[in-house]
Amino acid sequence: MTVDSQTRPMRKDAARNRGLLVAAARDVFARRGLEASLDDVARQAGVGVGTAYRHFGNKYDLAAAVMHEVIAGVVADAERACLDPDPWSALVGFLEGMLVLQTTDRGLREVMMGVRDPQSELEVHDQLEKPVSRLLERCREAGALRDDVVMSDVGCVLMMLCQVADVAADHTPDLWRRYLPILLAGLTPDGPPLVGTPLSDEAFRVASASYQTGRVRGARPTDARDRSGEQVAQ
Amino acid sequence: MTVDSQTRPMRKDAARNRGLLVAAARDVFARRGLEASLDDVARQAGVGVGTAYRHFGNKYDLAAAVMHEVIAGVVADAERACLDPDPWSALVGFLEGMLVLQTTDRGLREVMMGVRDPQSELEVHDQLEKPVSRLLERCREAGALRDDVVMSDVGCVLMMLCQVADVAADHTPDLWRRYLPILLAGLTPDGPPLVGTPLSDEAFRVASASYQTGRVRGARPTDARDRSGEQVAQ
Amino acid sequence: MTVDSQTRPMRKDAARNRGLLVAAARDVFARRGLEASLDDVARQAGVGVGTAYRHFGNKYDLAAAVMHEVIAGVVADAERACLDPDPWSALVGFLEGMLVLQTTDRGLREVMMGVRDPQSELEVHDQLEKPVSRLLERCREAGALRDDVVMSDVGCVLMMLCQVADVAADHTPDLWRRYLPILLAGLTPDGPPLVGTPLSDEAFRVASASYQTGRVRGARPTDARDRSGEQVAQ
Amino acid sequence: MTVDSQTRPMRKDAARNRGLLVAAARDVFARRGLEASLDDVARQAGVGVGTAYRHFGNKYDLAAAVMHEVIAGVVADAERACLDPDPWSALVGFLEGMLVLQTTDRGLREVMMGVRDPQSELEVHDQLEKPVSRLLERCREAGALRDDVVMSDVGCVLMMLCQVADVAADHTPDLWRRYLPILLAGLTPDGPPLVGTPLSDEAFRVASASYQTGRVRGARPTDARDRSGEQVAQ
DNA sequence: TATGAATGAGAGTTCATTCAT
DNA sequence: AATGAATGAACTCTCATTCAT
Repeated sequence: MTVDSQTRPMRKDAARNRGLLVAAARDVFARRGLEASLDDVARQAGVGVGTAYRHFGNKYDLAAAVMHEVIAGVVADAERACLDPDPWSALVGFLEGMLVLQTTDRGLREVMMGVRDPQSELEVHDQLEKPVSRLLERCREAGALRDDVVMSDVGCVLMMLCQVADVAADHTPDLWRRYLPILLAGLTPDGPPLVGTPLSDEAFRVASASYQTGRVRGARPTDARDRSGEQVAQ
Repeated sequence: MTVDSQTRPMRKDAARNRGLLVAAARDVFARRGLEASLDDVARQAGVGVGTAYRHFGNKYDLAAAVMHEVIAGVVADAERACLDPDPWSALVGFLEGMLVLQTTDRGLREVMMGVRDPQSELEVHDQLEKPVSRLLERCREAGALRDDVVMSDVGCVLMMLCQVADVAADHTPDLWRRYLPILLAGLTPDGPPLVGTPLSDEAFRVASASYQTGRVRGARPTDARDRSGEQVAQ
Repeated sequence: MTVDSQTRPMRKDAARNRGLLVAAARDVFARRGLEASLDDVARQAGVGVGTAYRHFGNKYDLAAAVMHEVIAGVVADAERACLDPDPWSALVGFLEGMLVLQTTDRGLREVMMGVRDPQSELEVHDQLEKPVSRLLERCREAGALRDDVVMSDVGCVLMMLCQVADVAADHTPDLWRRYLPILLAGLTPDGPPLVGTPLSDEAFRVASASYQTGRVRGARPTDARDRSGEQVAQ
Repeated sequence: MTVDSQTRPMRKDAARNRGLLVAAARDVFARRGLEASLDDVARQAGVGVGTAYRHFGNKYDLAAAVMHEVIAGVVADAERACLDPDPWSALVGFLEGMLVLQTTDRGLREVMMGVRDPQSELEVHDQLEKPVSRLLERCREAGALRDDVVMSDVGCVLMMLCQVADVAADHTPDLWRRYLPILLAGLTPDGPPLVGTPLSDEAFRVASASYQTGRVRGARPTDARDRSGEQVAQ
């Protein structure tokens, strides 16, 4: 109530709450996906739901803010990559970094694979555009990248691998590494052999099966069970 | 659960309703994804919800039944492909056919990209396994496919492209054609150039934006908009 | 689940609504039994259903809360009865009081005659145990009660009369008074000896608990599980 | 279709189905109580639900029919009891027999403890009235029964013990034996006088009838009627 | 400004009862 | 007369979002 209202009232608290919320959301979404309730996020953040709405307007905006945080790091990575003397390996490293990130974060995958809000998408895009296109440009100059490759192609490559990572998350989280070379080769003239073991057919079934759990929401009374402590086994 | 087709031939009207239900489900799920409610499906089919439950037991089983129908066609395609004198173009044609199918069907994409129920998934898998692996075998014999390619690789390729198709569904539904050659090349030694136009940056934003519509479930405003004509105001 | 009364004193409006809810539940359950829907209770309380669920988690918990309120009074009665110089008339008065209460409250009868949730049942039991067993002890000392009478016998007596009250509720609400003397006589030294083993206190809890299973219908997702194994082929 | 339609067409089949239904209902209700669905009963009987409705009109009537069957046996018992040279032990034996019956039959207990349909109740009453009142009369003549004991008192005694049996069903099914002597003692000249008016026979019918209202859940019309006056405008 | 209680529109699912076959 | 498919109201419970405190 009575704060020194001279400077900028509450700013510090507000910023702190915002941070707590984003951090909590990142954790909760990472574990349970975007379907987690905002109540849970707020609880974990130690603030009221109302606060979440004051800061983010709706659930998706919060997810976007999480994205924003991640993007900040990713942009830094991209900028660092620009300094690498070998732009191609820098690009590859950048992609790998993002995929590793996504591998452990279900919510991030969901956001990455389908952002809804144009605004936040723009933001992401704008922020990444400069460093990434510079990276691509440098690759092209180095003769490592074909001329017809555009930025969104890189985005699509990422999405595709992300989809693989998502499906295989629980059983073969690194499966994307099997397909990355192929896609990269598609951006250059070379075609490398497939490495690593593929999902066995059995694993594929199980992966596919367990994957969607909780995503086709409401499909089963699973919901409740699903939520309690994230159970696995049976 | 699903009506037993062995013991008895099923009454004519029941069969008709079942057909109506599957057709409606296919349409509704195609447009709005699996999150559409069974009430909506039943309404569109012109039957009561109870009827849906009599035939399918639960929402997911209905989705599986829809899938089943589609798979029947797909399996037929795969078997036809086996007869093609050129196995490689047969494989490519098969993949293209599936993607065309998925391009227009959001629900199918969702099911394809992550089926939840092991049972139906197995069914799909089992049904597809024989014709597809035969196709792969023939490709290998023809020297068109690398030895380390297994069936699940084909599944992953499909998934990846499906993800692209999903994101671009509303604006550049054929975007997957841009990446199919790359992935195919990854299954052979050759690396072809990228063809077609990529998503423009603008298109990418909008596509990404509209994509998720209704997927981040509970995103009410979206739902409502999506359901236009359903509203009741307040 | 039930609002935590330790950490914080609960907001004023919340407390008010909780009170309204319990009052409404008591009234609705009293008139229509536990099968009345939570929607109806909420409507009568003048709050949304969601509020009911915020406070009670599920229908049965609400019933338990209502019970809790009643029990508080009953426990007070029991304690007051302990102070009566004439323990026997105190016991009789206590029983009469409980029956009068139950005569006008169908829901209470249902809860009394078969509580389903072990937890709340325990609570009731625990709370009543001390004052009532003290009352019995004093009766025994006064030579008014046989030695082989245990607490659960009193509970059974209550239940039996409650059943009579239940059946006669609308037409002869006091019918239980006709049989109370008989049962009381059975507890005095003049009565016939009690044969067989009574319900142990533990058994009493479990019996009461498991008894109701599936009766307060819809109260839990028990339903489905309950039915499994019942299906006769197809 | 083509049966010999000379004698009485279908009569045999109909009777057989009726029998199957009652038997199935008895078994299903015995195990799961009256809340079991008619579909389950019909399935177990091996007939369609429609057939059940043709024969019984509604779920409750079927329960009543089950009762009827039981009553037939009980009446026989009662009549046999009348022949016993020792009327008192005959009465006791009769009560014990009924309780043993109820101990293993949850549905029967539910029906016994609250019959809803006046019509069937009447039937029961009428059938039992003669033999039981004769039995009571003989006991009175033998000086074993007090003068103020009426038939409904015996019914109430039965109900009370039935309630005990119900609660203790899973753990101490014979618990009622503990209280039977007490209640019997209450009917002998040694017991305390019965106070108040018993249920008149008429009242007994009506009480029993209205009691169950809304308990055999799903009895739709009742529900609706019951709810009127609940609405709080909007 | 922060809080968290309140809201209420759904969602999935069940089942007594009706009615076309 | 029998069948069992169809119906749809009712029920419990969830959760994004709003709003009084």
